Amino acid sequence: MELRELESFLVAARIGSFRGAARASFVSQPSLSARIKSLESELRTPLFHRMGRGVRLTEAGEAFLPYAERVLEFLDKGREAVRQTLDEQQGTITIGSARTIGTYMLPPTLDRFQRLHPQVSARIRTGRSTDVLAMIIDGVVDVGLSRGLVHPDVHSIYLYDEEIVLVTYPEHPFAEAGHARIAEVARQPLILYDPSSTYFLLINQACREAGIVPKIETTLDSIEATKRMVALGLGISFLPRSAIRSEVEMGRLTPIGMAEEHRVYLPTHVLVRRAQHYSTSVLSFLGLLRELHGCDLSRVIGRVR
Amino acid sequence: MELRELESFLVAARIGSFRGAARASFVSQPSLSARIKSLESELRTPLFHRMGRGVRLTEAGEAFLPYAERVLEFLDKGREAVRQTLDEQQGTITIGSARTIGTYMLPPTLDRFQRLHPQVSARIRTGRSTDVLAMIIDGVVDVGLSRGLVHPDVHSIYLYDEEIVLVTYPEHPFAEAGHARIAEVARQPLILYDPSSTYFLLINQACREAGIVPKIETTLDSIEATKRMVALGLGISFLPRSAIRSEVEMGRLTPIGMAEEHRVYLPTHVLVRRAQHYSTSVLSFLGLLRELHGCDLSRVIGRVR
DNA sequence: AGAAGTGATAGGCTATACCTATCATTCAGG
DNA sequence: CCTGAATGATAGGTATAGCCTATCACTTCT
Repeated sequence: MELRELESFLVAARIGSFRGAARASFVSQPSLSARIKSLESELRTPLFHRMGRGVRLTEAGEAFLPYAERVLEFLDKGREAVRQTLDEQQGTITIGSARTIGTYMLPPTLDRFQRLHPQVSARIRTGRSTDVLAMIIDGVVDVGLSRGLVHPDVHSIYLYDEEIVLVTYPEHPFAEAGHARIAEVARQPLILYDPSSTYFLLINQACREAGIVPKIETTLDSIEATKRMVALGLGISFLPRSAIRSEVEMGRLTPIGMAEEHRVYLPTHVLVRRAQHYSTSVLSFLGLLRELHGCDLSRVIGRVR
Repeated sequence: MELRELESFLVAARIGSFRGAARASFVSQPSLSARIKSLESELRTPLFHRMGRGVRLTEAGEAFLPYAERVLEFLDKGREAVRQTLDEQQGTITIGSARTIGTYMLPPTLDRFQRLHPQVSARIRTGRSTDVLAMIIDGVVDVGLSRGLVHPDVHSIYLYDEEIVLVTYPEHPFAEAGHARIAEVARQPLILYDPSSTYFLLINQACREAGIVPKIETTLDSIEATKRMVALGLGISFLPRSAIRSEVEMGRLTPIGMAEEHRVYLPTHVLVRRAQHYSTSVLSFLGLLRELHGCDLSRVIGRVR
């Protein structure tokens, strides 16, 4: 059975003549006759009564008609659904982001992106790095921003390192010295956020490497709350440099230098699900990230406009 | 767009690999690839992500999938509907009949038909001859039994003449003589049924031709009631011979002979809508009528089994 | 009776859909 | 780290399916 045949069947049924239907379909009358004939032989029954002047549906044809109509109708709807999907893809980008990144690095990046591509609307979903990976795999988000994670179906492209700096309140002894040794840190009460995050994991690992056991006083699930507690003098903390900029400028927090070997860096990656084709929005966003951080997209795509 | 392509799209989506889908569809892998490619180029977007190991639906493919499924689903339903129609046609015959015919000639004919074709169920609809014609044209009934009527879309095949006989009660003067002249009839009170029927029309016409004006005492809409009134001596009537057989045998009514030139005959025809193809049930029924009345079916169909 | 309309048929051409063989890539395992 | 087994893409060749033109057979209307 062929779609041409269904189409011709419908036209012929509507017009009531093969010749007329052929004219309307821009094919020759013998071609249209052949299509109907093929349909009839497949259904093993005539669909039209051929009288001298035109044709009329048989009972079988009458029964088949509504189904043929719906077949073509659904085909149209399918085409339309694909078209809509494309339009939507063109105009939307959904970004999954780890919270630290989403709060401090993403806003200015997104601002720049929106200025470059005002027609694209962006949706953000936040979570932990592992959540972001899950979102990518599920296809819930188009691109993810998180710590580096490996998965066979996901491209993970390194963007930059986020420095985790030791932070104190301005009146703290470390602040006056302007630097601290790792052994000293071990004696201070530490306030850290989100014990299940990559950030927490990395700091613990760094301490273990330095041979110290940190004195973790408090853990919270919010960076903002952590900053406030440090500013109030309840302890010191390790925080991403980008997260404390404004507080440092306002003199409410002081970053403390550490020896190079004890510095902790959180690598930031952009994740995309492995695929051949990306929407123009996604490609634009990746292109912007490359501009900003000089990352290597060659594994994902050959060239980005 | 081709149905083959939709089919292959669905199989590939389900199996998750072109090669596997090709195996399952008994085509070569390049053929299946080509079908998908053609579909994609028509929809102007890829439907699958090609990774090294197999394929995965794109967003567009995901959107298209349910529609492709329904297209093939409706195609199947259409095939099934046609099949059902055929089965039904095989097993059913719907007969439209003028009332006189339906009451007196049809029952024995139908009885014989049922004995010959016990698997066929028959449905009867009755009405006046013009109603029967309308039923045929509307396709409500397969065959019609009525007086002869002409219509360009309907075959009308002559079956036999129904004689309309003059009927009296046994004690009537005509009954003793055994015959009557037309002039005498004009003086008797007449009881006729259904003034809008062909029967009524023909009797009036016959009287006019004979130059008499009938004295129509009563008109009814039921043959049975007419017979009873005649039997009670309220008047005489003209009735189809087949309708009075049992009353004549029981001695309650007496048929009166008339001169040949004044006899009235109602021609009985079988009607079928002009078409190329008739269900086997209809053909069988027509065949039976030919057997019983020797009618000429050649205009309808070449040969009937 | 002829003209104008209908669908069916025959013959010839072309595009297309198929197959086999092969290549490029990815992934698993020694 | 390399090799083999899997994947999909490509190239080349062939058969056929679908199309068109020309014509026939038939009905209907003038």
